[in-house]
Amino acid sequence: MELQILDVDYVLVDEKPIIRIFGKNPEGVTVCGFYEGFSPYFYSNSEKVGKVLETDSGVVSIQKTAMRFVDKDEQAYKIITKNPAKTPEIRTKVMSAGIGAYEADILFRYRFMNDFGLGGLCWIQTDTIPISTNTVKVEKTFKLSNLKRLDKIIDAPMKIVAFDIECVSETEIMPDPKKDPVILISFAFNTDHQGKKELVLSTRPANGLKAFDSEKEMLEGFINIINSYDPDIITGYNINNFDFPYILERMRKLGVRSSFGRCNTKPVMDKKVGLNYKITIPGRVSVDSFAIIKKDYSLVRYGLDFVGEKLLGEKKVDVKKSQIAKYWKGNQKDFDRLVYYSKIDSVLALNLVQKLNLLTKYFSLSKVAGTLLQDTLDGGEATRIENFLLREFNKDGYIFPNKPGDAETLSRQTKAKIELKGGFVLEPKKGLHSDVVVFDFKSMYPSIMITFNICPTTLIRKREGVDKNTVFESPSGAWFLKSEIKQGIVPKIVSELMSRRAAAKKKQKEATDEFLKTSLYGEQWALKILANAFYGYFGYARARMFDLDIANSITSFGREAIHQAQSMMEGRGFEVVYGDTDSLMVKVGVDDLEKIRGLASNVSKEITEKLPGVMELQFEKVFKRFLPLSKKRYVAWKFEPTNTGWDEKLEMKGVETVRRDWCLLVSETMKVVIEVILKENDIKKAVSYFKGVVGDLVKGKIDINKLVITKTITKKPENYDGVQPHVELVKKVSARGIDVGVGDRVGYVIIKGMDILSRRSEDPNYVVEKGLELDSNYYIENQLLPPMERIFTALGISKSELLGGGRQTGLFDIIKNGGGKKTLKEIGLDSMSGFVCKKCNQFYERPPLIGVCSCGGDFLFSSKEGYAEALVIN
DNA sequence: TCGCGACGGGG
DNA sequence: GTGTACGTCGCGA
Repeated sequence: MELQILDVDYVLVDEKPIIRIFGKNPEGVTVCGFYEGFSPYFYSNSEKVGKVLETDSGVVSIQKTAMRFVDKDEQAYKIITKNPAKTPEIRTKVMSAGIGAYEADILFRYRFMNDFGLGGLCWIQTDTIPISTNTVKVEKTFKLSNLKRLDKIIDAPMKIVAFDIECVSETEIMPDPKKDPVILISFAFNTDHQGKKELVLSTRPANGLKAFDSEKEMLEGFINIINSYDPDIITGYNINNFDFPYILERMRKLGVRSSFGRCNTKPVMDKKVGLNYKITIPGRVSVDSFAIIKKDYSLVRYGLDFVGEKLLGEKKVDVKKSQIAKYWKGNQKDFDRLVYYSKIDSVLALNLVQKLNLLTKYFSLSKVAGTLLQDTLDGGEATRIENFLLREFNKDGYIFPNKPGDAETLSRQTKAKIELKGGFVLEPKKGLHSDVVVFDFKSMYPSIMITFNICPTTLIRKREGVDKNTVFESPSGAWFLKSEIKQGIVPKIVSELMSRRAAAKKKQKEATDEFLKTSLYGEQWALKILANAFYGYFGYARARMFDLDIANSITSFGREAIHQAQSMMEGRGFEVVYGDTDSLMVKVGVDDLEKIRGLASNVSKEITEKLPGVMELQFEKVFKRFLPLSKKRYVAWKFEPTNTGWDEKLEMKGVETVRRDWCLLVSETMKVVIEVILKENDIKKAVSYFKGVVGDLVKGKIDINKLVITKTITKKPENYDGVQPHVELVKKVSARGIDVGVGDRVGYVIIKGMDILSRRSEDPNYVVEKGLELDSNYYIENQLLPPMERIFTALGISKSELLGGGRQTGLFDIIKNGGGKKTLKEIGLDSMSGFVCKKCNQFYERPPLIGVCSCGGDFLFSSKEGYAEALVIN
């Protein structure tokens, strides 16, 4: 039989662990296979381990093995134990005897998968003997033997359900599962369930929903529906940190067993880890679409209403969170609205997963790294790297160290902060540049690891007796054995990942089947992500293989390479205007895109030839216009070469154009200004556009909707410590009879007045109604200017010049020596002349309209004839 | 500039 | 369950 692995765990039968594999067959039928006879084990470095564990009844056997340690050439002792859950006790015993324990914290299911060459979502072929059991809610159950990994790419069909709960609290704050009941549960199915795509449960009857007499019965109903639909994946929006913990707490309170996993003996569990909950559903996978979207999309806000509209174009009905209690207790129409609202939430959560293919990435990552889908979703990059590395190190006869404890992690963190040096960043050359060619090192850090054979197994820890000719010395001073002496495992893995990626990319190009194409795209993407993550892994304090010598060697080789490339560029007479870690921005003195393409490809080839190993410099793109703001921050008009021509786009690095605490006017103005500068190459126009906006603001000609700043009320107004505009507004409007509850979003504008800023927030509608005047100065100084100033400063335009009024220059009058009023021309000023601040010597071609320097100083008038007192009047 | 505490999402 | 798992922003020093 063939099956794709969805989840793996184990159960104890007669004190022996039996591995369970929950999976799908090619038709999408759920299967559960049992594997007996696999025992937990770990390693030790000392023969004393035999003595220490002599009388331990949990130990099956201790044998000397051929397995070696990464940092010392000694053979390891393998301790086979009976019970995975009791192995930590044995580990502690070993460690407190002062000897080492290795791989003593590998989860049993991962120990099994690694030893059998299996992983999350991989396909396997296995011999089966049907068995009957009432321990799992799976129709087809087998004993497994002869497990073999298959090279299948297409996934089995998966069943997905999204759910959403509603509950109300007595008070105005967030409901508390300790006392507040669940009132409504909605579902959305990806395949019909009993002829329906959606379903709503409630303890209040209504048309089109399933009503229950009590909350307890409704929760049992929830469990029944999940079990009868039998989804592989349960999703929802923020379910990991709200719906699941809430509903599980209610079940505990009401004495309902949370058995909606595929196992009858193991309930669904939630465990608080730090601030977040981790949900375990035996045999199924919990997918929180909110968590994925937060990770994979860069948005201003992540509320379901905003996300649904932005990413799906699907609007959510507007039900104020604080009004839910009213709808719940209200008339039938009110209640219907609540039911509809809840249903849409489930549908949206499901649509996000399906229409945005949120899972594709994580499926690929699971398959490449071997982590189970649930762990790929919940865990970080290090989890995946580590699982992948464990297998590869074991294959080559190496043993992995344990994870560091808290104390060790902390000391590593502080050490890394001080000692770990990153990539080299060139000081950008000021100004607006045209026709800049961007070169970069292809997979720089992976290439370095391969080229210089960088690996924990090749790092020389004792130099005595090592011939320097047999090693690569990194610029940071570490030694690594050359690959002809000993091939490192990490470089081998990384190079395999890279060639597998090349192969997947090639297959993807040739593939005609859409499913296959998508899968292959995901595969090559995951391979790239994994290969690129190795560097970070060695500098990550919680990593089993944390090693600053390795991390620093990688970055130091990187800095050396970028310097080499820079001087080779300069040696060709090109000007390097900027560079960061693995990229160089270069002016080659050519402005035709096609000519650049030819020239840049040649240059990168020539330079690559002179680079060591597999290091490769490639021509990446052209910046028709490039404006660096500072290190790591720039805006550019990018042209990317394609097979047929060029892809044109604006590129912004480290520059925010949207921020949640900015009003719409800021992002709009920024977009226009940046576009005028980059595409039209017209700085004057950009300045006058900006001045125009400022002028309109002063004159009150800007649409008030563009000036609204929105924030969420997170607690009751009286519970806030400081003074915040949106909270002050809530206090104001509630006095006018408008109530705003916790969780509601509040939009406000800042009006003119004497009070402190935070108390000058006002309801936009009220402002319009009463004809109040907005504080244009606030919008200029606190909203528009901070981001805009950064851009204009990069162009050599100062704040005072920017604020030089909305009028054209040349209209001002000047009174010389307090004498008669004269215009510029009458005084005989030519273009070489200007104004100098008496205090700070700042030079101005044209004085700002405020009449004094930005430092507050008065002006001297400078011309060929000399200096004169200048009084600037507007 | 750095370091620490407060949100975020959900009802 | 052989489990340790944020990330960003704003504020005050």
